[in-house]
Amino acid sequence: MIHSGSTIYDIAAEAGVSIATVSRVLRGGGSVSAATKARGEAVIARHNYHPSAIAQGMTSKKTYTLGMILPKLLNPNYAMIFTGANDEARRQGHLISLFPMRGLIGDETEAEPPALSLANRRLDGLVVCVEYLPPRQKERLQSTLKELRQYMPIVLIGCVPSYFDYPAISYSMADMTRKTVSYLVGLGHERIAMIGGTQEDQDENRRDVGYLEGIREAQLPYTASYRAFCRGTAEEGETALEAMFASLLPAYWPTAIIALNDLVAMGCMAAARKRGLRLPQDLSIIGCDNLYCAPYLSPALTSIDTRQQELGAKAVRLLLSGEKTRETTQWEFVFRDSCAKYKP
Amino acid sequence: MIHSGSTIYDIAAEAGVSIATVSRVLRGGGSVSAATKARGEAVIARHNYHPSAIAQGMTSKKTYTLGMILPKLLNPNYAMIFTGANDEARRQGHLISLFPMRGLIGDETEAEPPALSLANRRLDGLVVCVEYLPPRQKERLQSTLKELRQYMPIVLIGCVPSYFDYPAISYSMADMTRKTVSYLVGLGHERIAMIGGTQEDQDENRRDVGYLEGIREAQLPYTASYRAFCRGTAEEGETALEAMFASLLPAYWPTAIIALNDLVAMGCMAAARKRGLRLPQDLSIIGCDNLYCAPYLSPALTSIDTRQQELGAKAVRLLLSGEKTRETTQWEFVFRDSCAKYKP
DNA sequence: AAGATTTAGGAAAACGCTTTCATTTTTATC
DNA sequence: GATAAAAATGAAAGCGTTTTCCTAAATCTT
Repeated sequence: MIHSGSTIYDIAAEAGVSIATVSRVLRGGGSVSAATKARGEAVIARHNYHPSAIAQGMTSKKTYTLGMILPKLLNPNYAMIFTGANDEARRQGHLISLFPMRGLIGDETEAEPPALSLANRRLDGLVVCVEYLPPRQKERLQSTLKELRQYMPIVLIGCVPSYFDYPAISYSMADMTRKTVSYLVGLGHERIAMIGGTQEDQDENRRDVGYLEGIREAQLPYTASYRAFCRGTAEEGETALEAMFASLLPAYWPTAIIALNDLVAMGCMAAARKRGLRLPQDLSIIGCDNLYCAPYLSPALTSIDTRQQELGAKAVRLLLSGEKTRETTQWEFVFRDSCAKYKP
Repeated sequence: MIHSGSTIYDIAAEAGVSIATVSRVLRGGGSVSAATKARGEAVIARHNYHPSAIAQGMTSKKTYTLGMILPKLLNPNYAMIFTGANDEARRQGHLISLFPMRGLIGDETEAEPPALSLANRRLDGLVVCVEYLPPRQKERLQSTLKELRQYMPIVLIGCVPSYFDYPAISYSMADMTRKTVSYLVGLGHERIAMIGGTQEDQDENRRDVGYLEGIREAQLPYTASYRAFCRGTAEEGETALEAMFASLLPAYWPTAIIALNDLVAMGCMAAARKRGLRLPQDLSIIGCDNLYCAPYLSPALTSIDTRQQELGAKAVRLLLSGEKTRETTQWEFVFRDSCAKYKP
């Protein structure tokens, strides 16, 4: 076996041709006689030669590498997005590199965002998920993106606020939540609580906007105690619902919970059980994201399939197509056992 | 704002120095007068100039990019490994790119492994997780790795068979399973089933090796019906246990299950419930990996914490250190409610 | 103040490819 | 068989850095 450091010069020398010809053999362009081509290919195979993508990048100005920035991979939901994006990227001959949001805009506690190590990577594009960010972090993200967009095209995904002026694949969170309220109202619920994301955002496409619309449409009295906020982990969901229980007389406890996501819904289940509530008779819970574990909880969790894998794939397609459109994705309810008719 | 395509020549021209000096300012090497340095830095800042990592790679022969190959990201377990690896890599100034195993060695159904798109990337290293592979796939992986190792250092992680001759961070699956059997025996169980990974592997560090040792130590009769194999999803776990129930008279049903991982354990829970078994009174189940959802299942799942995040970080450290050692990681039981004393 | 050091900074090569342009060889045309 | 057109190939420039080598300027010796 010949050592791996072969360059195009080694191949050219051994095949008795110029490097230009080797390059032509490699990429199939130009015109090469059948004999030369065969000889070149033989030498390439013998050396097990792979042209350096980074040298190729020097001339082509392409790296065939995309970046993806997600809040946190530990929510399996994001793993789905990444999987979808990764498959599509590879189908189109690209690598995709994952970065945590934290690495890009730093922690909430940090005074300064971290040094940007992305601008120098000359990525062919960047997919950024803008969810779960408190306002201050969103501002940081905005200025960071503004800088990065000079270097590479950017596509945003998730529940994208309208004031982000980028091509995007978004879902209509407000609409989704409004319809969720209707669904629960249809089951007879009148005390419907929501545990949503950060509240101070100015955009219209928020969970709580849809929630309020739904409550108003159903002509239910609006109670601020039925809205809680958290950042999307099971622990936080548990804490949030515990706090809600603690702050209300049992007669006023909600009979249905709309959870930010399935993790939060899991936390809510735990909190409800601690209070001795029967699920779903005493409390209906609906999650969001339809995690793989949702059907295995007891009761099996009713959720919303936001088609995250498809979302990831779409984002990559949009990015590589170069179009500047903003698209809204579909979603659908996945009915299981955690939501029941309310019987007073 | 000056456009983003600035090169070192633009900076040099505007600062009235040579590109060599700009380079020195950038990397802090050589000697540059304070005045020149200040001037250079000002121009760099004004242009918002970031040297191209790929051009740097041309000379330095380093890409500061690592690759990581995992079976499937959808098991949150692997998301943990990636997170740990990613954090450590960034701490050491590297990017890390994730690839699915499928992209490397193809599907079981494919006749040929896919074209290798990694060799030409000149990564600084590669972390490969070798779990959940049927024998034929393992062979493929071996030859693929043999080729790749000419280009970059490789570290293996997971339950690494001893016939893989690479630096590795491994856990001792056999030992773990043997102790799991002991634990269940200690609870009074005598019919202990195991749902493990692929069976035809020759290595000694396998779940079923440990399982058999444990059974033998406890002087329990060995029954082949108590061993099932699957590839690690909840659905497969459910199917496997259903099949086991179907093949045995109820009096011989196992009273305890050792599941390959928490997903499989979830599937087993579902299968048990379908048969009307009470958990954990009628059937104890222990998982592995301690997924975030384990405490939220009912009963809360007893599992094994294999410290995956740490595993990922360790792998990166080993890779970047250049050492060739093979290390074994720690693990520990996480006792919850899914395993109970057996009362006949 | 003259020589010896040290410091500062420029010129140019090198990294491994792609691509354009020019030249040579082959093939087609009459 | 001479000429035109097409095909095959090589030379060289260029991509954006780093780094070595060298010269010029500044500083230190005595």
